[in-house]
Amino acid sequence: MRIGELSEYTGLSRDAIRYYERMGLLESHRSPNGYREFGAEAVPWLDYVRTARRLGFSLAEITEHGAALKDAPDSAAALTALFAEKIAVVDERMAELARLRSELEERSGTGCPLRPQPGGTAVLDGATWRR
Amino acid sequence: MRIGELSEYTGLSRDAIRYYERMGLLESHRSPNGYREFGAEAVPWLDYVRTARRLGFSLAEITEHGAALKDAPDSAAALTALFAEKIAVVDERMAELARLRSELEERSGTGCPLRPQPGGTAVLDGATWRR
DNA sequence: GTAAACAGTGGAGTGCGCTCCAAGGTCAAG
DNA sequence: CTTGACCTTGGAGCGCACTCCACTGTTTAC
Repeated sequence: MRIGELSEYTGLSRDAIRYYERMGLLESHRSPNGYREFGAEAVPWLDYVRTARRLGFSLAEITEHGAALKDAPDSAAALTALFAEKIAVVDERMAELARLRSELEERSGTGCPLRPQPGGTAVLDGATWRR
Repeated sequence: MRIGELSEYTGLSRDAIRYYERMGLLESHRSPNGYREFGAEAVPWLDYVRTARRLGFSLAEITEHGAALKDAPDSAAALTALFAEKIAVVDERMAELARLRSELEERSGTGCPLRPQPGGTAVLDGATWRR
C-alpha cells in the first residue's frame, strides 16, 4: 500500500510516516516510480507506535525495542525476555499512575485541599497534600 | 525558601523552576532584594508536577488543573468534581497502558512475532499481532 | 490531453520543555 | 574589602516530533 492509504488507516499524517521512516521506525520498499510501498503489517505496527507514544514512550525507545526485536536470534526465549523487559517498564509506569491516582482520590475525599494565603492567593496545602 | 533550596528538594533545576513560574505553574513572592521566596508547599506541589509530567501530562494540562483548583469556590463538591475529572483521565491512561501491556504479554507467550521477509528484513507479523 | 489527486525531495518553521550563557546585583565569611 | 556562593534578567540554543511549503514527478479520470 502507498503512503496515503497507510495514512488513512492509521490516522497518522504522511509527513509523520515519512519522518518515522527516516527515524528507522518503519521500513518500506520503493516502487519503480519511487513511491514508497508498505506492507499490511505496517498498520498494526503504527497503531502500536501511536499507543506507545501516547503513553509517553519516545520514538527512540520504540525504535530501540523494534530494532532489538529484529536483531534478536529467532528464539522464543530471547523474544520473551525482550517483551518481559518492556512489560516491566509498562508495569512501572502503571504503578506511578496508580500512585498519582490514589493521591488524587484521597484529596477528593477531604473537603479542603486549598488554603487561602495572606497574599490573597490560594495554594495547595503542603501539610495535608503529603500523606 | 529560595530557589536553590527548592531545586535541591525537588531535583528540578533552577531554570526549570523559573520556567514553571513563567508558565503559571508556580507562584512566589519576592524578597526586598528581588529574590524569589517559595513556601514549603511548593515542594510537594512540584513533586506532583514531576510525577504528572513523567506520566505524559503536559505542563498546560497540569497548569489548567491547578488553576481550576484555585478558581473553584471553596466547596467540597466542586473540588471533589475536579478531582474526579482528573482521576477519570488517569484511569483512562491506565486502561491504555493495560491494553499495551496485555498486547505485549500475549506476544511474549507465542514464540514467533517476527517473520523474515523476502527482502531479508524481518517485520512484525500483522496477522498475528492483531487479536 | 489536461486536470486533479497523489507521490517525491529538501528545507524552513513550530511548540514544548527545557538548558546554557552573559552580565550583573546581593550577601555572608574570612 | 575581596572572594565566592547565590540570586536576577534577557536571550540564544537545543532535542523532539512533527508540520508546512515550494517545487517537481506520476497516476488516474474525464
